[in-house]
Amino acid sequence: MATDDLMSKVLEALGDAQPTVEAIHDLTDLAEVPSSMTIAEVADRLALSAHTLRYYERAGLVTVARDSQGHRVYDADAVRRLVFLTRMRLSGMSMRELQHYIELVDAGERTVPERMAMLAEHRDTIVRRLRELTLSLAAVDYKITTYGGATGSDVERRPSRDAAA
Amino acid sequence: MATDDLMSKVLEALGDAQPTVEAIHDLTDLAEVPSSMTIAEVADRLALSAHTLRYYERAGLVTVARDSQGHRVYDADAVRRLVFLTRMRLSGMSMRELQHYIELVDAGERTVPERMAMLAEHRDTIVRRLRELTLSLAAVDYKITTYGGATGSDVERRPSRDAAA
DNA sequence: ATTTGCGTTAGAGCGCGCTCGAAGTCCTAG
DNA sequence: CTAGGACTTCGAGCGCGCTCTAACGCAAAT
Repeated sequence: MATDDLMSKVLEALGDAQPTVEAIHDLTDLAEVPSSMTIAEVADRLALSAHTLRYYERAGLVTVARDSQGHRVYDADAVRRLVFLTRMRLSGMSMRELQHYIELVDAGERTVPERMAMLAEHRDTIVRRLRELTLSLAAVDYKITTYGGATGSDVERRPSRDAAA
Repeated sequence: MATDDLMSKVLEALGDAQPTVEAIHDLTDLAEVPSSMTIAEVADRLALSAHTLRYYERAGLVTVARDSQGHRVYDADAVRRLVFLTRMRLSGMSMRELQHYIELVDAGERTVPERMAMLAEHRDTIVRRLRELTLSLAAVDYKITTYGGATGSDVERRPSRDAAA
């Protein structure tokens, strides 16, 4: 995924600090967004390719104005929306869902409840995924610490030749 | 992913307990594995499709014997390996990496160091992913709690009509 | 005897999310 | 005047991980 790098960047910036609401706020919204940017600048800032930005636009996720030469001009709103989109993609929301979400946004205030519902559901998805990963981490740790040890690995526990993984 | 369901199952079984090494151990390895199973039984047990099991076999991830009728017979080792594979897939290891890992396993004991290195690297990947998701969770929570509030959402903070996501 | 059901194979197809290529336009620097 | 470079559009292509189809085999149940 092209969006993978963004988070690495963000996490680097964060250091070992706990990711708090404030941190998020600082890292995305409060970072001053120039009032207009070229596609290259946006691509650079969000750590995704110009190709991907055009793709998102084609997918209807964001609308971008053109200058006199037909080149894209990203305004602050567009950039902020892209920050949001990138974050949602990265946390596992599908293009399809995002398209739906954006349709809701474009449909106006009255869709706020449905948007909230989507966010809440996505939140659940993230939490579930966190639990899965935590479990997998424990499993991998277990395998690492016991590999070749007296009791065998969790996958091959019998006296153990190389029968299993 | 076909493997997604397995973890749901496991997590359900876990309830709210912290996923510990012991829990993992109980849930996978110690659960008694019949000495032989049909493809349907294995599929059911691992919550993936028979199609996927055949696919994994074709991919060289596991070797499965046949009975007199040419039907697959999964022995305990095969099942344990599949448990391992499923867990790795679920935590984000690619088919390609798993193929390499299995090659190493089949190459014998002397590849243990390289296997350990792979596991350690994968461990890092999981940890990174956990941090990403934790950050995303905070962002989504922030957006949920501030949606439409006095200060605007993190994506549209100005007095806010529906300009941004 | 035939239907039902579970399995087999080889290979095609699919959904996703990009990613890239071709061909063209426009501006700037040398 | 020309070359380079950044951009444009449109559409094709790709890597991944399945997922499914077709045609078939075998065996127990009706």
